[in-house]
Amino acid sequence: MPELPEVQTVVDTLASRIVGCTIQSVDLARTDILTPQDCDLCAHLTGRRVESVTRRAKRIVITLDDGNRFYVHLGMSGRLTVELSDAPRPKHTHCVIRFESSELHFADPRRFGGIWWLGKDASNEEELGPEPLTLGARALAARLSRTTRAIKNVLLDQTVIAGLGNIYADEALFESRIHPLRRADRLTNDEVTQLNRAIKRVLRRALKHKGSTLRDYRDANGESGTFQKLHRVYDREGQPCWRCKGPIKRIVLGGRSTHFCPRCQPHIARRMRRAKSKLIHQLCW
DNA sequence: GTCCATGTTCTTTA
DNA sequence: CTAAAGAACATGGA
Repeated sequence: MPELPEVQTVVDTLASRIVGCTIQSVDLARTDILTPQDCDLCAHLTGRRVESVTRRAKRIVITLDDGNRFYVHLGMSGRLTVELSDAPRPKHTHCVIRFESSELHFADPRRFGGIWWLGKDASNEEELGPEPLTLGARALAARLSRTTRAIKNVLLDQTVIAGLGNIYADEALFESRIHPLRRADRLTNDEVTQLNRAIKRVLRRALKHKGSTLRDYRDANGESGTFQKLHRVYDREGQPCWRCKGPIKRIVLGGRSTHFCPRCQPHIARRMRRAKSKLIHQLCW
């Protein structure tokens, strides 16, 4: 569920409430959400103070006062919320970190998320691509030029650009008027520049509205985001396009729903190929 | 019962 | 090697 804007909103709301707090105890209700499995999280955390809460891609990175770090990934349905001491623990609350006068709850029904212990290891992110908000158009162009895959699939590839998910990939392509099936290496320099701007614009707008809540997403205070009301294409199949009023189309790409406006995001090469084969068909028959 | 879902990773197939 | 497609993970809502 959570993409960059949602994760950043959790980080912001979390940091203001737990930085400086000392961990009293840790309850790990199920160990299968922890990587590596054999790590003694309780021993590592108890007595430590939270130094900082930051974001890298879709990961929430927590640094302790002894320099050790771990990160939480929310997967599809994860929540990281700050609750009062001894608050009830709803179903699927897998880990509770207790502070002096509050506690941090990690809940995740689908369990695609989890907690990863990093220790003092500086790496563990060499497989992640650059951050979209600070990525330059030239750097993006260089990365896109190395693959023939459809641009929508490439935007979801965290090793190419890290932090976008299904919602914001669709929204950024609409914003830059690029068809999701266009080959990444065939975008013009101008199109990549537009796409790069669109990505930043969409992410900033979503951040301003504290992310999109489709179902499970909440920030650390339990508040929903509101950006879902401003989606231009995502989950709007058949509804009128914001720009041209034509119907939004939905296709499946890489097993994921992809939403776009066929009129505002034309696929020129594809259209020409179609016209050509139609012409050949007419001439031959 | 069916299908679908904001993510990631692995396997199979071409 | 590249890539697409499918399945897997687990749960709940429509």
